[in-house]
Amino acid sequence: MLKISEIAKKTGLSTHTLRFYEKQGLINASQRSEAGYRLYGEADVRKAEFIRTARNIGFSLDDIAVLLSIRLDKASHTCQEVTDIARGKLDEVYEKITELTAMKATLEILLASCCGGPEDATHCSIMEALDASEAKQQSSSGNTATNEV
Amino acid sequence: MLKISEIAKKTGLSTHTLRFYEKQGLINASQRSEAGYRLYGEADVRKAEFIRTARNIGFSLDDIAVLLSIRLDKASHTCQEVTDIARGKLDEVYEKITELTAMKATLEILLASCCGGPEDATHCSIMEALDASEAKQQSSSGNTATNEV
DNA sequence: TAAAACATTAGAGTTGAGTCTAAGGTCAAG
DNA sequence: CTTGACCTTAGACTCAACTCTAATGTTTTA
Ligand SMILES: [Zn+2]
Ligand SMILES: [Zn+2]
Ligand SMILES: [Zn+2]
Ligand SMILES: [Zn+2]
Repeated sequence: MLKISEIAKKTGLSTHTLRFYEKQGLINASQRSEAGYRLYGEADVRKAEFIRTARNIGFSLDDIAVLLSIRLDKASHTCQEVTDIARGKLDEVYEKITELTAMKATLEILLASCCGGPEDATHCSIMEALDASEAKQQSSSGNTATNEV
Repeated sequence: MLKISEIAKKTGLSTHTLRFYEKQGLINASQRSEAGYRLYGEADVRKAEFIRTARNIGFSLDDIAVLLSIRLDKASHTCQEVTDIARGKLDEVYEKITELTAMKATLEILLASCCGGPEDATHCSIMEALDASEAKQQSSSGNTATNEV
């Protein structure tokens, strides 16, 4: 049986994180020593690794809790339940990428329009664009054709 | 002069948010009524719109504070200061997109490998992949050589 | 045997950008 | 004159996933 710092080293989760995950109901040490120390077995290690893998992919702790309950009794859960979680996450990811791509486009346009030099900013087209009050939201293509200098 | 709910409606920022921004040092009402009510003028409206525009693009409140200080005295600031902020933000955005793209790829592969049907999950390749303990991280390149149903 | 290293717990703090509450003051209308 | 809509403040709460602290107990090692 491993003490908490040993399973921590083995799994790459910190002792703090392991105790936090326990509080969240994700993982428990299967035994305690006389003194109350957490003691982890092989199955605990595999479970911790499952959690870390899922976390690294990007699943929330809530998602992971559900995945763990499926893992506990695969026979009474379906592939659909599993894909529902993955698809939900993927939809979130798509949405965030869309938002970020819009931000990227706007920032690139702004940067392309500004000389970026050591001259004073009285003529700066980025400042002008921000002052333009044209609420440029996330989707759709923007113009911002103010050429500077 | 506009009361706070009036400028709120005009700018699309809530009264709570306006007061919060004031606490953060971004914007002040240029006057107060006898009773202590905030009173905003035209310049305040333009400033609030500047803030909203910058926020919608994705700048942090800290970035916006700097942009506002530049805006206050453009002559003693340079285009470079402005582009530094925009480029910093753009770098952040690139990084997040990279992370999310990795997550997207992983999730798509997982989803492609799973039948997603009403059958029980004892054979589920997503569950298998999560149990595989192959630590698939977000930064750096991933392999994602998954086994199939 | 004593110091170092590790363990326990409850609980507070972090980050960012708000959101909301309580307890009260002010103002226009009926 | 009272109702309701508005305004004020300080401060607490929200979300997510940790991260850290304090105070104390245990185990290992020199
Ligand atoms: Zn310039
Ligand atoms: Zn410029
Ligand atoms: Zn299946
Ligand atoms: Zn499956």
